[in-house]
Amino acid sequence: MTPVETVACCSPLSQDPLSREVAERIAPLLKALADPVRLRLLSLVASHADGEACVCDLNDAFDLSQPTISHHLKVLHEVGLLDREKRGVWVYYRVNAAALSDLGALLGRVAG
Amino acid sequence: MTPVETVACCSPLSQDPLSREVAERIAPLLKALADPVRLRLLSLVASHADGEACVCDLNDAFDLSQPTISHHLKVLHEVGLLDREKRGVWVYYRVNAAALSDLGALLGRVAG
DNA sequence: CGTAGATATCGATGATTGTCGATATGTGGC
DNA sequence: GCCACATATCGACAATCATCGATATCTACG
Repeated sequence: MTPVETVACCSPLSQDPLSREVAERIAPLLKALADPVRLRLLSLVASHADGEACVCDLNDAFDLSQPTISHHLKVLHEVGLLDREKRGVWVYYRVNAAALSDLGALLGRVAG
Repeated sequence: MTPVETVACCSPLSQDPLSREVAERIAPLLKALADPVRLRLLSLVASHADGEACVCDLNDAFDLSQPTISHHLKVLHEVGLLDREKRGVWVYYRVNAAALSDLGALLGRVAG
C-alpha cells in the first residue's frame, strides 16, 4: 500500500492511535512536504493556470540549480503528490489534489 | 510570527503560490510531523481520554529509550503542536487542535 | 536532608538529506 | 547523423537528525 493510498483510508489522527505500520507509511508523505522548497514547488504547481506547470517555469522561480529542483520534484513525485507527464522536450507536473486533501483530512479537518 | 500563527493566516497551498518566507515558517511544522514516532505520539495524545496523556504512558507505547521519547515530545512542543503541563512529578501533553486543523486546511481544503 | 522516581538535557555516533557541478538521457530541428 | 536544449542521474560534501547511555533536574515522601 502506497503512502497516498494509506492516507486515504485512515481515520483522522485525533480519533484513533496510529499503528506503527500506518505511521511509517504516512511519514514519508509528510517528509516530502517538510521542505520549504518543495512546499513552494507544490504550491506553484497547484496554483498554476490549468493546474500544471512546466519544469522550465519552476526552475526560474528559485535561486537553486536545475539538478536541485529536479531532485525535489522527484521526491514529490515518488510519494505520489505530483503527477508527471512528458510532452515533447518538456515535462509537466500537476498536483494529486486527492492525496493532498486526504492528507489534510487526516491531520485536522473536521469532516470528510 | 510562529509556525503555528503562520499556518493559521494563509490561504490554502493550491490557491496562491507560497512566498519563500511563509514556506520557511511552515516547513518546520511539517518537519516535526514527518516522523513515524512523532506521528504516533501526536495521535496517542490526541485520542487519549481527556485529550491529554502523561509521558509515562507514552514511554510504554514504544520500544525506544526514555530520552528519545522526551526528545520527540520536545520537538512537537517547540513547534506548537503539543502543549505541556507539569502536575506534580508528571508531565501531561495535549494537542493544539487548532494548529493541527489549520495545517490540514492549508494542505487540502477544497474551498475558502 | 536523603532517597526514589519522573522527566529533561548532554555528548556522541551512524544515517539521512539538501545542494552542487559534471554528466547522461531524451527530443526536435537542420 | 548532429546540434541545441530540457530534464534527469550521479558522486561528493556539509549539515541535520534519530537514537542511545550517562547524567542532571525536579518533586514527593519519609
